[in-house]
Amino acid sequence: MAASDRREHLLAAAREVFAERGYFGASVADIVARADVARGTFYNHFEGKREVFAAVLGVLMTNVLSAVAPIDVNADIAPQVRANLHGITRVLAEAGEAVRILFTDAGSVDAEGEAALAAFYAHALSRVEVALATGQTMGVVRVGETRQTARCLLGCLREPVMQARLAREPLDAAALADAIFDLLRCGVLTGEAGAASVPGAALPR
Amino acid sequence: MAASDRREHLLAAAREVFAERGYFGASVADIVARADVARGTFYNHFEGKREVFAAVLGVLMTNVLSAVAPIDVNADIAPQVRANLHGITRVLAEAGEAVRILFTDAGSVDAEGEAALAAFYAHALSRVEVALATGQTMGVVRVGETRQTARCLLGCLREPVMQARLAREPLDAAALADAIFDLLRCGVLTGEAGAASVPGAALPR
Amino acid sequence: MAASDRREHLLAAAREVFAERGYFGASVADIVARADVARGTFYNHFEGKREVFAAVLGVLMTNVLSAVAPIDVNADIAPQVRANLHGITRVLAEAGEAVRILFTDAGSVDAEGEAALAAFYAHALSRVEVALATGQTMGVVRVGETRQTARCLLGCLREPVMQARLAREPLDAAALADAIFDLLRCGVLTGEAGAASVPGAALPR
Amino acid sequence: MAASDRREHLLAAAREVFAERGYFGASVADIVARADVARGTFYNHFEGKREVFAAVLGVLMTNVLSAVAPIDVNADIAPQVRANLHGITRVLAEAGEAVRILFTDAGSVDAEGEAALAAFYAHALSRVEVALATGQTMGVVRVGETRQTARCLLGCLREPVMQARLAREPLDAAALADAIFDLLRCGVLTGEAGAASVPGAALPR
DNA sequence: CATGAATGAGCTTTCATTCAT
DNA sequence: TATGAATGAAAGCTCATTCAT
Repeated sequence: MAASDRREHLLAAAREVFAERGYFGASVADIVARADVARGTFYNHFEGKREVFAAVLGVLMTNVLSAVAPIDVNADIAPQVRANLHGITRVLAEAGEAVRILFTDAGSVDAEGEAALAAFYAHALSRVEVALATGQTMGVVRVGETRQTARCLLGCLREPVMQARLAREPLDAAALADAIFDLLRCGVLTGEAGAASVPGAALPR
Repeated sequence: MAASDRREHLLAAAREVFAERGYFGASVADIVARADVARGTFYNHFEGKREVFAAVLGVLMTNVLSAVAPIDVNADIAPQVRANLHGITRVLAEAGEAVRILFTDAGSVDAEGEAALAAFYAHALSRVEVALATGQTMGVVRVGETRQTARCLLGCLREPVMQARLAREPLDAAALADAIFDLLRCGVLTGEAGAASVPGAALPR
Repeated sequence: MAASDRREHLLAAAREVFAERGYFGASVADIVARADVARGTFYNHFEGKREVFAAVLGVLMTNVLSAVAPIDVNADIAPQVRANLHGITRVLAEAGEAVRILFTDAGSVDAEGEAALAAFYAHALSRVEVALATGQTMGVVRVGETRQTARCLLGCLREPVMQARLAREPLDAAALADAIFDLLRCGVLTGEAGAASVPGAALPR
Repeated sequence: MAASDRREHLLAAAREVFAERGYFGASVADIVARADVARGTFYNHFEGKREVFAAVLGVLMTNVLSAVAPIDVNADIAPQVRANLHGITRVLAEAGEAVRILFTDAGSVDAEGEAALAAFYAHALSRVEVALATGQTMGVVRVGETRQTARCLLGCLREPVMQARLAREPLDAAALADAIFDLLRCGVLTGEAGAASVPGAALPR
C-alpha cells in the first residue's frame, strides 16, 4: 500500500476511534486494531497519538470552513446566508459521530490543543463578526453588539448538533439550517421581515 | 474536621483542579495535594475520581437549574425571560473556569457521563420547549418548530461563555444576557417587538 | 517498611542488576523483580531508571573518594601514599562486580552522564595533580609533566580492576596496591629509591 | 557500487555513528541515514547492528595491535619500547572519537561482547607480560610481579586517551607516549636508568 | 477516620529486523 | 541487489485504587 494511502487509512481509523471513545478513551492500540496494522506502522506515519488527533481535527476544521462560501454583496444576502447555513449543517451531519472530536474533545486534550481550538474559533468568529458589521453598514443587519451575537450564532450551530448526538437521534441538517435561518431572519436581519424597533430600547429594564 | 466539612473541602479542591486541568488532566494526587489531605482520606469520602467528578458536576448543574425561575403566565413574559437569562449568565460567570467542567469535560469522561449529561440537557431543554410551546399558545412566541430552537437557545448560552473562556477574557454576564435577549426578542418573541410575518414563508427557498 | 529503608533496598537491587547487566541491559522490570516490589513502588522512590542509576553511581563515587586520606606533609610521604592505594583498591574490591557501573557504564549512558563522569574525574585528577606538584616542590616527586602522569596513575587503578573482572578472577586488592606502589616508588618518587637521572634526558630520542 | 565498497561505506558510517552516540545510542536508522542507503541494504551486508559493531571493533583492534612491532632482543630495548608507545598512541589519536568504541562501548554491549573484549585484552596483555618476563631474564626489566604491572601499563595507555576525550581536549600522542615512557624507564626498566633497589623491599609494611 | 506506601494494569513509544517489490 | 513500509516484542512510565497502620 502506498504511503499516503496508508496514512489516509490510519487517519480514517483514528477518526472512527476518536469519535467513538474520545481522545483519552482511545488508545493507539484501538486505532491500529481498527486499521488492522501493527503498532509500529502507526508510528511510521504519525509522530504519535497527539499528532494523529491533530491531523483528524485539521481535516474536520478544513471541511467546516470550506463549507462556507463568501458572501457576494451585490446579490441578495439572505439566500446566501441560508445556503451557507445549509452547507455547514450538511458537513456536520456528514461528519456524524466525528463532530464530537471537533466540538467536545478538541478543547480538552491539553493547553496546546486549547490554543489551537481558540485560534480556529477566533478565525471563524471574526469572519462572522465582519459579516455582521458589513451587514450593518449595508442595512441588512440590525445595529447592535456583534461579538456576543457572533458567538451566539456559533452556538446555534454547535449546540443542536451536539444535542442530536447526545440524544442519539439523526441530525436533520436541513431542518436545523432552517431553524437557525429563521432565528437569524427575524432576529438579525432587518427590512420587511425584521424588527421595527431598535433592540434593547423597547423594553424597560 | 467534621466529615461533611471534609467532604466539602475535598469537593472544592476537586472543583478547582478539574477546572484548571480538566478531568483527564487532573489526578487524584493533584486533588489531595490541593486539599492538603492524604490520599486515603480522599477515598474515605468519595468512591473515586469518577464519583468526585460527578459530585462536582452535580453542584454545577444544580446551580444552573436553580438560577431559572418559573414563568408567571399572568405577568409580562418578556421581563421574566430577561431576568432568567441574567440569572443563568450570572451563575455561569460566577463559576469562572469551572464552566469547563460542565460544558467541556462532562461530555468526554465516559459513556455513563455522557448519559448523565444527556439527561441533564434533556431536562433543561424540555423546560425550554415547554416554555416555547406555552408561549406559542399565549401568542408571545412566534409559531414554528421548537426543538431545534430550544437547542439553539441553549447554544446561545453555552457558546459565548466557552468562547470567553477560550479567549481568556472575563465574561460580562449582563452584556451576554442582553445580547441573547435581543436575539430572542427580535427573533422568537412576536408582538410589537417581533417579526410581522411568519418565518420561513417570506423568502423563496 | 520505612521509606528510606525501601529506597536503600531498591538501591541495592538496582546496583546488583546494573552490575550484572549494565545500564542498557538492565530494565526497571529486572530491578523491581530483584527487589521483589511492584513496578509502581520503584517510581515512588526514584524518578526513573536514569535517576536510580545516578544514585547508585553517586554512592560508588563517594565510596572511592572517601577512601583517600589527605597527605600529611610533615610525616613520611611514601607510607601515606601506599595506605591510600590500599584503601582505594580495597574499596574497589569490595564493590565487586559493581565497579563496572563506575568504570564502564557511567560513561556510556548519555551526554549528561558523560559530563557527570568528566566532573568526577576532573575532581579526582586535580587532587592527584596537586599532590604531584606539591611532591615536586618537596623534592619527593621527580620533576616533569603532571597531567598525563596523573591520568596514567588513574589508569593504573582502573585498568587492573576492570581486567580482573573481565578475566573473572578475584581482585587481590593488596597485591594491586603494592604493584602500583612499586611503579610509583621507582617511577615518580625520587630519593634513594627513585631514579638518579632526569627522565627523558638520558636516552637519545 | 561494488559490494565490498558498499560494505566499507557502511562500516565507515557505522564507525562514525557509534563514535558519536555509543552502541546503544546509535540506531540502525542513524547508520543508514549517515551512509545514505536504505535500511534493507544494511541487512544485505551485515547480519545486524550487533555484527556491524563487531566489525567496526575488529578494525580498531587490528589497528591497535598492528601498531606494535616485535622487540628485537639483539638491539637496544628502550628505543624500541619507546617507538611502540609512540605507534600506539598515534593510532589511538588517529582514531579520534572512535576510541570510545574500543574503550567504552565494547565492554557494555552484552556478555558475548565482553568475552570478545576479554579475549582481545588477554592477547594484548599476554604479549606485554611475555615482554616483561623476557626483559627480566635479560636484566632490562626489574624483577617482580608482571601481571598487575602489565595491566597497569595498559591502563597508562587507555586512561589518558579516554580522559582527553572526556575533557574534550585534543590528544597529544607524542607527549603521552613520552610520559608513559618516563614512567616505564624510571619504574620498570632496571639498569642505569632504573631503580637501584628491589621494589617492595625498601619500605616497612 | 486519617495516613501514605504499595500495587499493577495499562499506556505510549522505540527500533532491530523482515520481506515483497 | 536496493528499497523502505511493515512488523511486534519490549521498554519506561503513570496513576487510580487499596489497605495495614
